[in-house]
Amino acid sequence: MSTSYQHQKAGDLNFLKHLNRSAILEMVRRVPGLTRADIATQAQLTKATVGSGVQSLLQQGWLKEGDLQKSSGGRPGRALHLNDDRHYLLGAEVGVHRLRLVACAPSGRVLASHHEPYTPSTPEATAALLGGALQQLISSPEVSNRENLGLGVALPGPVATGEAILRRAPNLGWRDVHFLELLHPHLPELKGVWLMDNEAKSAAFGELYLRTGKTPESLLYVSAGTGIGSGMAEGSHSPLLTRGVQGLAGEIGHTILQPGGLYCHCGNRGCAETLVSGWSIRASLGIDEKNDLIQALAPRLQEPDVTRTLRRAGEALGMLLLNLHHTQNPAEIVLGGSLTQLGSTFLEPALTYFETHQQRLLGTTQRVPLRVVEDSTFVAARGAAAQVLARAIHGPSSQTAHQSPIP
Amino acid sequence: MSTSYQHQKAGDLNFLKHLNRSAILEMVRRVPGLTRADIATQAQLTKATVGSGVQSLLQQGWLKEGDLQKSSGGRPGRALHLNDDRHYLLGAEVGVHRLRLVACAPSGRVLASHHEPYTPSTPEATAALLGGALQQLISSPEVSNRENLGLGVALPGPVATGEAILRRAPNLGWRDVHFLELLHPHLPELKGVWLMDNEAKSAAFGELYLRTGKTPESLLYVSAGTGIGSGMAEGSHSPLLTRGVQGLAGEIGHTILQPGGLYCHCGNRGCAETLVSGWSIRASLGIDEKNDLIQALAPRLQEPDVTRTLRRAGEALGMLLLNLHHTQNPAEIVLGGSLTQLGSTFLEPALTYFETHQQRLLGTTQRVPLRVVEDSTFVAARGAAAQVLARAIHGPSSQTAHQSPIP
DNA sequence: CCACTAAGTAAATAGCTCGAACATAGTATT
DNA sequence: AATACTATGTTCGAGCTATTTACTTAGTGG
Repeated sequence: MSTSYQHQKAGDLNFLKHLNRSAILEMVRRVPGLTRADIATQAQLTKATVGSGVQSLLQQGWLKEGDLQKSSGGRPGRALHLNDDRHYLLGAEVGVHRLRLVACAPSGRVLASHHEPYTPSTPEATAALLGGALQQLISSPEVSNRENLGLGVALPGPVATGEAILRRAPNLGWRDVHFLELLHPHLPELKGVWLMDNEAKSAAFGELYLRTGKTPESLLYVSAGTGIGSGMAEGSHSPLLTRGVQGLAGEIGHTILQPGGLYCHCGNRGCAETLVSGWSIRASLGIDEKNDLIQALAPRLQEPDVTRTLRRAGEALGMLLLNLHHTQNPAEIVLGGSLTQLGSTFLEPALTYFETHQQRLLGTTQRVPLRVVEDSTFVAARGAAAQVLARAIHGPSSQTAHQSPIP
Repeated sequence: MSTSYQHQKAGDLNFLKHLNRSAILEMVRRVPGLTRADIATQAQLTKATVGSGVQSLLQQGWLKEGDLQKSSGGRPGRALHLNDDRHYLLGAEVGVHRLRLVACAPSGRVLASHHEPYTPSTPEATAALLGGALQQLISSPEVSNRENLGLGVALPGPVATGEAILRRAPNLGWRDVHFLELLHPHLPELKGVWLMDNEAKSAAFGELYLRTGKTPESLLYVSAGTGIGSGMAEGSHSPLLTRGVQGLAGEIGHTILQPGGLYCHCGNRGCAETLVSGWSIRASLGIDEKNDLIQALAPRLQEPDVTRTLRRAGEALGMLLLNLHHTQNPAEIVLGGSLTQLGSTFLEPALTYFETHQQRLLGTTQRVPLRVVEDSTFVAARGAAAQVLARAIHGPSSQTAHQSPIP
């Protein structure tokens, strides 16, 4: 369904203005302290155009002026910065075991956050719960005097491009859920951009978009938790996410790593998730759903069967990372999710496998940097907030995320 | 290297004009017979803007007017068509065993083609050979009275984004080759767009871009030949190709399918290419490099060891397709390359595996269509020509492919 | 104190799209 | 056959945006 007509973007004259305004805003956001002259040379615009663009962004409260830079022989330019005090963004993640909420400044700085245990229930009940928690977050003093730009929700399952529907979340037991529509009644006065996306994709977006300075041209986020998923964000201006028609892109948990291996809940055999995932580790070590996996394993990390299981899972993750490197070839890989807290018993085999097998194809050229997020609690929620920001800056024309058709 | 500055596209006023012109041209190319009114409604432009845009495209010889359409109650609109007689595009592929050349009309129709056996030699000698063959093709009567728009070359190895360098072609024995620079002296008078890209990516681009009517939102091309590679093209206007930083995206031949399996020439074990590729089939059946694989196997298709080898290879391909489905989730998959000529002994296991395992994740919703190209001889070369066309239409601003900085 | 250089601003100019009125080509109606 | 009707395509002036050019401003170095 959705758009059978192909959206051919042809430009209104106003569109050009917005394009230039948002380009200026992006540049300052990415490189704080740029001057008007810097922008003019980099964006190939004239000083006059940049001047008027900056002026309107200053008036709207998106930018603010800073100090004079030191002169390079002539009049020194005035530094421009993102105005980080005027707006805020809401991001939320419905995880399999926790609800996580953040309110962010445009820079990505977390103003207020909250997380609480969660046991999967119906979409309706979850919406009510999340709605209440968000209401509380909104009323906190850190954000109450700011203007809200919208809300992004990250969910543990595929969300197809152009639709605000969670197709399937096996670990929640959900199917074809219009989550934003369920959530809206609980936050009736919240205006702005409303969007939802897959958890790993939101995280990937945020990790790339909220970085300042030199940014990699693409970034792959691998989320290793109860299930295992990934998201790839590409491009500097407003990164594009690869979603796939059904939103299945990045469902690496169900790629086959071991032909003829164990049966997966998806029905196939030897899926990556049967080797590396929260549920497969629980299954092979006999840890109940009710107990927290990390806490349950923490005192047992020296036991031989635990070590062996974690090492095997780690190696499988390393293989998975290598395969991703050869199919997506991101400029940077970020590894997050609750399993990263298992520590080196699990991570070391993964990293070692990846490092040693990675560069055999191209020789000893540059390596793909791999970063492990130490605390990934709010990464996805913050990423969803970042998607809201990108939407707010670039307007609904950008195909960055999926807005809900809220009436 | 290349661009350390992030190319922030901010719009010149002229840019807007070109944007609208090329959007109009794309729409007519995709849906032949559109009227000005159709364009106006679909592109959200006014009749006046479309009118002037069409007029200038008519004058430049890109479009031509057709018949009046039947009236729907009022004045009938005049059909517009791509002018297929004025321009032509050159595409070439350096394969491991053949050189393939085409000259295409803007519609993708092949005007003239040529292929000849090739034995890998130095880049310089290959450039000379290809240059000569192209010269001959250009002088053929079908194209000699048309205007050339440029040349695209498809190569069997990774080409990184933004660089016109073939990083590595294991099956040719090449490394870090600036092929366009080598080719240029042999075609000094050939102006227009010069670009090069990976063979599977060119093919993917062409298969998506040259289609008319309703087009899938993304397309994955899997090229199974001496090696095995893939390319993913996305988007309707001018499709984007996923390349990855080092151009390794789609190097699925070196994803690990069988941990601890056979050693691959890349140094790792159990790569997909050890299970399904021209060279692995040759190795396991003892067929010499000098003989054509397809011809050598044709009379032996009933032999048990051949059947078993091909069935195993087919199943591995099916697994690979499934993994691609779960990492890239394209709207359509096209399977090409010389191995498709091995027929059902090889293809059936692949298709069956893919069909039966595909839809376990989302239930019985829509299936991803998989098409096998019967004759894929010129698919990559034609795809490279398509990349040239896209470049010519959208201008160098589009990040569609990699132009060489020819002086 | 004065040239010099580069950043930012102001006013005039050029160019594109838009809106509204108008001409055009068929069809349905009388 | 003449006329009303409807939707397509065109023309022309208005509005808006980016550019050009000239000018002001803020530091540096002699």
